[in-house]
Amino acid sequence: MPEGPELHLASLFVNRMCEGLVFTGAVEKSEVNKNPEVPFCCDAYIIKAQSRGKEVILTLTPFKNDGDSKRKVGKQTQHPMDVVFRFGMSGFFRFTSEDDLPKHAHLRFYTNERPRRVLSFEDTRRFGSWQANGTWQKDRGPCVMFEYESFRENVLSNLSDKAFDKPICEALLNQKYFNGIGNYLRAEILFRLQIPPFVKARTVLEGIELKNEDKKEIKKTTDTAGKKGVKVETPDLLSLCHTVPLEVVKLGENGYKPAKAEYSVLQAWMQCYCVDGMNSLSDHNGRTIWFKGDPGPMVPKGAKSRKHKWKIQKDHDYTDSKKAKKTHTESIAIEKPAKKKDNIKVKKESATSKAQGGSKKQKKDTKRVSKEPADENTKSKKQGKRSSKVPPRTGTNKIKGQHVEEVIKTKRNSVTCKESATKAKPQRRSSGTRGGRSR
DNA sequence: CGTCCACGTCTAC
DNA sequence: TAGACCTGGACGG
Repeated sequence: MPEGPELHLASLFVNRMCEGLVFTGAVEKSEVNKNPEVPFCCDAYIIKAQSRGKEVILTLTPFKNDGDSKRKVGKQTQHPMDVVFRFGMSGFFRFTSEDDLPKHAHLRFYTNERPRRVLSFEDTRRFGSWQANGTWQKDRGPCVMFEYESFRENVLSNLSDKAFDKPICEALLNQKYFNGIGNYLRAEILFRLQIPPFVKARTVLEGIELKNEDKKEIKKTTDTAGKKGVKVETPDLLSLCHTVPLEVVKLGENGYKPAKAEYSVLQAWMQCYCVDGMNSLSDHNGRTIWFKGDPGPMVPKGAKSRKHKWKIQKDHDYTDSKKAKKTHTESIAIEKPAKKKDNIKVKKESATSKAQGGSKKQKKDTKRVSKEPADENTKSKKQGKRSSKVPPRTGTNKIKGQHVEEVIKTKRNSVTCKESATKAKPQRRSSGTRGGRSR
């Protein structure tokens, strides 16, 4: 899910779902997650989101509750707090009822409603991260979608950077220059221009620079003449780094409003990535690049073709509890019926390079030495949280049946600001250590 | 069952 | 330039 467009759609989603809602209490983190606590606690606050490239910032703003609540200022966070998110491979936001809290909801924001609802950051693989009081990550370039001019400038004025010594398909994943581009977008973008993925990046981009000047010339001279015929100029690589992601944003905007199956919509949109009939190779970082035709000169030795059907994790109907269920999947799944079947990858591979067996890359990622799933199993049964109201949750978890465990695990203590709404207890600075938690 | 694969960073030898 | 970090779906035996 998460490349630039998805991050932006996530911010739209948050803004739409949270509009007019008031949140309250502390921000809760699941115990298994190793990201830092978010030390924010407030009787009433609102949430706004924005995105830039492959990051999202949630701004938590205390809400004027005038009248009462004036006194419990002491430790309350009175200033807005920004929390930056990076989504890793599987992060996204979801808004549900408290009872439907999804497994892997690792950071949670609660509304002040009767049956509470929850905005959660869900992240199955936990490669995602967040940082309280964070800012856009230094070293990430301008957003390819919403800071187009500076994005262009940043690339074209730094072509001497060794980052551009690499094949174009690898340079495109460098977030210092292409903030928002990910593995499927690089494939789709290169495919549109039929640029071989393993051509040196600088070579491709220098061409653009020149071409750009040409364009200006052309425009200048022909503008007065026939504005019509001239427009046909093919877009360059950098402009596609802008427009292609925006196409996906558009898909999503239409897609999930009516809780559509944004799942197959994206698949149907793909022209190259994971598409049957396309070629694929692993790049120097072990990532699969999909392309058509000539791979170009800088192919890694022993690169292997891959095949895989992109099976997105369910369809995030995002919105709310159950609603879109599945029903829709069928209707749309039909569109591109058996689109991906068997792939006939790079023929040359099979015969020759296979034999040379130098595949050092073989695998990545998989190191697993049957390390116990250190996840949920921290059987810290004790619990110790007699705090009166422990909403009936786990029991009602009917997700699928098998995974009921990993789910909920809160970590209440973190920010000492619990029952604020109820009693305004001047908090107990118990045992010195971390009691204070001001801010 | 086990292996391979996945929309991304990070750090460490 | 390898791993490490994770869970889980697809597919093979």
